[in-house]
Parts: sequence; C-alpha cells; structure tokens
Amino acid sequence: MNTISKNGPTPVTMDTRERILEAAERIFAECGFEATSLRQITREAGVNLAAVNYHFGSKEGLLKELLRMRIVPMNETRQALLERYQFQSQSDDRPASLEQIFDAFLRPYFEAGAPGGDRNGLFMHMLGRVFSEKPGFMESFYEEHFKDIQEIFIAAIREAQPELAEEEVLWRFHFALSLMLSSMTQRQRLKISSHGHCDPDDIEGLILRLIEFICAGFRSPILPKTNFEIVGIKS
Amino acid sequence: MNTISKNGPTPVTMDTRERILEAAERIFAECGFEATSLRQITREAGVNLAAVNYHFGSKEGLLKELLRMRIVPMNETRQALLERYQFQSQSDDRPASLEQIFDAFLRPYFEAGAPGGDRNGLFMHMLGRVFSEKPGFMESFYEEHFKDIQEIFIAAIREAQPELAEEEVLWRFHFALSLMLSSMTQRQRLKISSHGHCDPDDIEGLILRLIEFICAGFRSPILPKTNFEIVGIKS
DNA sequence: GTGGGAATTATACAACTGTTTGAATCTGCG
DNA sequence: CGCAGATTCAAACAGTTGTATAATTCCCAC
Repeated sequence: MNTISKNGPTPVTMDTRERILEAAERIFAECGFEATSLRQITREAGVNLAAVNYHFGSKEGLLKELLRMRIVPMNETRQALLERYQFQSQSDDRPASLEQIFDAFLRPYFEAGAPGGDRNGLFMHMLGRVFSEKPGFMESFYEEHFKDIQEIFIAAIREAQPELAEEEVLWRFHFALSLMLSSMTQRQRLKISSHGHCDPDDIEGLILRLIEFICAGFRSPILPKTNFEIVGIKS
Repeated sequence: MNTISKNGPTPVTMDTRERILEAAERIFAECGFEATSLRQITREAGVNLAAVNYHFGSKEGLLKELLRMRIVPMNETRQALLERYQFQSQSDDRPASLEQIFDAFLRPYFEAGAPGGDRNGLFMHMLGRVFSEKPGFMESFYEEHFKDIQEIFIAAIREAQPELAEEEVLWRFHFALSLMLSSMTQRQRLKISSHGHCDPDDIEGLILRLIEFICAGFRSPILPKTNFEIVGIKS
C-alpha cells in the first residue's frame, strides 16, 4: 500500500490498483493498447509488474475494467440529462429538441475523464483509440455498454424527427457517433491543420460546434438519389 | 520471382515486392499496424521474412510506401474532380457547390482501394487505423501529402460559403475529415448497431449520405454562444 | 503476539518482435 | 559459359512481450 500526498486538502492513500488504473489510462490514451507494455505501465505507476495480472487477471482485463469504470457512470449521466431535458420540454407538450438530445449524449462523454478537470480528454482519447484498434473487442462492449443507451437516444431522436425514415435515423446516428469518437482522437490534428486558428482544448466550444454540426446533418432533407448536379463522374 | 495465375484473362506475374504490399495492406487494415507482425505478412504473401527489410528497409518503410502508393494518385483524382466541377459551375458564374466540393473530396478516398472493386474499403480502413494508431506519424504525413490538397479544398469552401468565419470553416472541415476517416474504420459497427437496417457495404449510399450530412453541417447558422435552451446543466 | 489470508516482490518462462547476416540462388548480359 | 549484381533464403540476433510461479512481506482479526 503506497501513500502519496496530493495537493488537495486531504491526503489520499492510493493503492496499487488505483495507481495502475491511473497510469494505464494515461498511457493507453497516448500510445494505444497494443503499443503499450505492462512494464511501461507498472514503471510509471511505481508498482510491481506482476501486480497487473494479480489485480486484473491480464492486460485485456485491465483495459476492460478501465472502460467499465468510466462508461457506466457516463451512461448514467447521459440518461439522467436526457430525462431532464425531456421533462422540461414535456410541459410545453413537445419532445426534447435534437440539440438537447445530443447535448445529453455528447457532454458526459467529453467530460467523463475530467470531473476535476485535470484528466481532460484522457479517457475518451483512449476509448476512441481502443475502438479503432481492437476490432473484435468493440462488439462485446457494444452489447454490454452501448446497446441500451443507444436505443434510448435513438427513440428520442425518432420523437424529435418523426418524419425521418428509420434507415436514415440509423445512418445519421452512426455518423454522429463516429464523429464524436474521432473528434477526440483527432484533436491534435486540428491544432496542426488550422495553423493556430482553432483551439482544440476549448472543450465547450468543441461540444457546441459538434452539436450544431450534427443537428444540422440530422435536419437535412431526406436523401434523393442525387440531389445535386454531377454529370459524367466516371472518367 | 513468383508467378501466380489470377482468374482474370491475362495471367499476371506478381513479384515479391507487390505480394508484400498486397498482403500488408490487407492485414494492416484488419489488425492495425502495431498488432501486425512481419512474419504474418510474409507468411500470407508467401515470401521470405527478410524480403520486407530488403525491399522496404523496415516495417515503417513498408507502411510509408503503402500509403504513398495510394495517396498520391488519390489526391490527383481529388484535385482533377474539383477542377472539373469548378469549370462546370464557372459557366454560370458561380463557385462550385458544397456538394460538388465534398463529392470531389470524398469519392476518390472511398474508391481509392477499389479500382477493380475487389479491394473495396481496404486502403481507407488501413489509413483510418494508422492515423488513429501512430500519433507522431500523422504530422509528417500531413505536411507531405495533405497540406496542399487541404488548402485547395478549404479555398473552394470559402468561395462557396463566403459568409462563414475562417475559424468555423476550419472547425467544420476538421469535422468533415474526421467523419470521413472514421466512417470507414467504423463501418462494421453500423452493421451491428443497425440490426440489419443499414447496408455498410453500399459505398455509393455511404458517400451520398456523408456528403448530405457534411454539407448540412456546413450550412448551419454561425454558432451563437448557446442556441438552444439548456438551463442548469451543472449538477 | 500469532496465525493466515491478502498483497507484493524478484525471477523466470516461453513466445514473439523487427532486424541483420552471410551464404545460396537466380537473372541477364557479355 | 562465366561472372556480377540482384534477389531470396534459412538461421540467428538481441530485445521485448504477457504471463506464471514461488517466496516474501504486509496487515488485521483473534
């Protein structure tokens, strides 16, 4: 049992388990899952190598625990926020707006790793990386942690956009989700490509812009076969 | 020199170099860069292990060559397509539409790996993975292969949307690019989450829906501080 | 204090990694 | 043919990987 003193008011004892989780989240986010070694994690956590397998069974067990730890409360916040918006709108006898729905969906995600503010962006960066890195891994996690919450939000979208065909709802939700996941892992690209015009660390600005972008996409008219003039694309 | 017979009309001799590239593209796309071993590649390619280092210098050299090989012609196609759209619109004395711009930008990307049709989605899947997997890697490639083409397309967007502030153009282009990259790597997720309602293999449908979604996002009104009613988010 | 389960430790394991080497083989030109 | 350069090959390199195992230390109820 290691005792470290944080600069907070109360000194906190941080046991091996927590120190591993802390270091793992940081390094997974930075280097990805495959490229991160257990020795790297245990070294930075200041614990013994075997501690990972003792506490989490395996490297993958560590990852799963890390995800579970963050995703469960995040989804609870999402649902609570959505229900509040729905309750607010209910007095006017209308469904929650698309903006409210996606605020409830996006905001807890971007703030999941940052309750105190200092771990900002760490978790979702990791999540985005893991999803793009471990193909078979996502399926099991979808079933366990995303299926229900997705159903809830898609139902809310249907209410807000009743004229939109089911297939289009699913396509566009897929776009929204992809955009949400990648806009974190790709944040540093914005810094490079905008030549300093945009501030990727402005999380609130990112959230609002994402909501705006996604809602506009959802309100786009139903797709005709070709809704703009392209003549002779092929060769 | 290995000679294999393809089921096409003309038997094709495929030398070691090409066989490595073919296998590497396939396995990188499936497993990612870090998780793929050279032995896996050379085994499936039917060549000797040392051949990779002989022909490409290193594993990373193989990846770079693979990317260069696909990206250069892809960007040429993008530019040619954009110029054609601009020429078409020019007769009406107006700039190319957002739809045309993003068709020129997206279509060559989604069709890059599939000139004959059978390698569909392989390359961009790999590209998306590599970008999310190798952080420092992207910067150098941005400078070499994306900076110029991005400038060209952003200039076209400015003409199509002159009233949009520069910062917002960059944010939204970032969103569009992120969405393009991730909508390939995340394709199988759509298959799962839509429960068969959507067909992720319908590339043409994907392109058109993406264009529609992105253009709507770009036409969204300029971001006010909060353009929808959220009261008491905190706590 | 003492026993006993929990936790930590150092060490070792087998497997796998990218890369290198030097010899063997092939290819094409004189 | 004969030789030179390009290519392929089996083998080994040193290093790292995740995991397993015993021995040790710690801590708390009794």
